[in-house]
Amino acid sequence: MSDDDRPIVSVITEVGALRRPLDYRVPEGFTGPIEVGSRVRVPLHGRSVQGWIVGPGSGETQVESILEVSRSMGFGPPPPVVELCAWAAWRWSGTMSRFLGTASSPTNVKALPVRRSAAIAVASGSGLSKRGSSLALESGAVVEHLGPATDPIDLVIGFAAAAQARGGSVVVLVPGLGYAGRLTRRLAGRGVPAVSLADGWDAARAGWPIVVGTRTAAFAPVPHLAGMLVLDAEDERFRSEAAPTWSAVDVTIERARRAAVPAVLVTSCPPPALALLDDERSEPRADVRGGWPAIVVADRTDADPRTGWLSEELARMGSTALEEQPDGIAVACILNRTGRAKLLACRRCGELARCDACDAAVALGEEGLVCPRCAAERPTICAACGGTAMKRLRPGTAQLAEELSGLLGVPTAEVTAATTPGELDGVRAVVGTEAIVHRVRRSRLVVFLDLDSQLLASRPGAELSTLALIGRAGRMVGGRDREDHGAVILQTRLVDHPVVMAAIHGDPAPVVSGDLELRRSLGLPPFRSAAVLKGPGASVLAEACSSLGVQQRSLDEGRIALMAADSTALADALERAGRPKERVTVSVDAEIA
DNA sequence: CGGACAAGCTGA
DNA sequence: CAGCTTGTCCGG
Repeated sequence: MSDDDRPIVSVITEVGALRRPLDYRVPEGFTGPIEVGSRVRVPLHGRSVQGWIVGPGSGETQVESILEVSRSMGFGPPPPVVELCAWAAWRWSGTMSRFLGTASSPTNVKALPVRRSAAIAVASGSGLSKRGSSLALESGAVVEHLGPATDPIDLVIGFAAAAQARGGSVVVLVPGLGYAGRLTRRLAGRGVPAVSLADGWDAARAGWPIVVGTRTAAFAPVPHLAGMLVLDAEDERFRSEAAPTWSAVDVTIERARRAAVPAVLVTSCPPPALALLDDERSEPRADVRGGWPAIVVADRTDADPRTGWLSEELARMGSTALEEQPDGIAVACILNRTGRAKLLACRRCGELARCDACDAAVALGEEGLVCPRCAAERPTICAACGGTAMKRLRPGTAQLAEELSGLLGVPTAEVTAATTPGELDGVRAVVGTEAIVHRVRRSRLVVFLDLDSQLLASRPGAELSTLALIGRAGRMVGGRDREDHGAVILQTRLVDHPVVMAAIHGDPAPVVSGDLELRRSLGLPPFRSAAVLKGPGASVLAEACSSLGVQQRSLDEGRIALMAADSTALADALERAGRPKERVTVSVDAEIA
């Protein structure tokens, strides 16, 4: 066989700035998969870089200048997922290589395991399981309402069994890695052949019947898709915070549409894009209401500010909660502190870190402590004891933990994102930010100490996300339909606020439609589509998009907002405009506040 | 992205 | 003008 007869493939490299694919020849004696999606190592500019085969060679390259693929890097995403990556790169103005990386195994997969047989026995014929199987009948995306504290496992099993009976794999998305692991184990315990994408990429690629994962599972490498299910679809973790700011919910909807299979988006509190998709505007179902927590409103209208954050209701119900739950965290208090400066204190002696020059509280910079007032820098060393480790304090919460400990007479701790489980041993009550709902699994009483600061945040969607958070707190205490449920206290001056009423009624619909109407009247997403440009090349790109019919508006810090009629118009304009020479970060669908 | 190469800068 | 820094180009 002559050189010219050997196949030429088109390869997208991991080199992000190089957006176009390059042609390479597959050498004689090459071993490993050479399908669309297969991972290879190729020479580029004297280097060896990773890449993905995306199709046959373009034929544009001179045969004599073509280079050879150096070796196989194993299996990559299957062809339909490669196409999905191309769509996502267009939709969020990112690079194909970023999405192919997201869709690939972190390790080199040289061989695939034997696919497990599929039959799923549905032991229980519960209502949720029947509902799940009926949702698997029609293709296309639907929003399924479920109370936040309702256990979705029967819904998952019912859906998976019915969808999977038609052949192919079912993909289940959950917001967090811990949740994915627990759900996979629970399904396995019920005899359902489920694998977690985090440690079973190869099994998923081989076509395992049920694949459970976090947002990357939207690109799960199953070769044949039978259906997709997203749990807690309102959760913000389904969106990538770094550009490209893709949404796993949107990818799921598109993927299911392409495969003509059902996509079920399960939520207790539909975000605007899903509310728009949702045609079900009927009365709330009783079983959905029952999955919301029991609410107690602590009216703070006449509260003496000097008594602090601890209401009578908290004192009374806190004591009861401690009796009812004899171990673990029985009382969890949430105090939102966003937007306030963080304080640093020495981890050894507790001395507050201050500026040498002006005495202001300093922040942690890249190379040590930086004064926000006078910009003076010094190394991270405690002025009092010479200690080199600092801990973050949230003003008020440390003190609040002490007050709460005094009130309830039990060990109390502050919970932050950095709190390790070991630090909570023996602790009976906690104070912290909303991170608590992700850190604490069960408790009897959850208290929103200052609901109003969250409700009155000017950010669009603040009310809706507060209501969703109350729902998540309900998961900790149990829904009101359970005999052993606990309660959620809302400390507020706004006792008639729609969010408070929605929580009391276990019906988010008025808040959801209110948010949607506000967005409609202001021309905000999802009625229009927006992107935020940042970096030195922002204005050049914005001008290029302007001439393609996209509106632009200046924001603070040199950022520019782009607005278009819909996401297609925005993505098309960004694609046609190309990228300027100078660096620019494009965040599609970002909130422009 | 990162290597190659060119243009610009510095000091003797 | 060698030796080094900084900038721009381009990949099969």
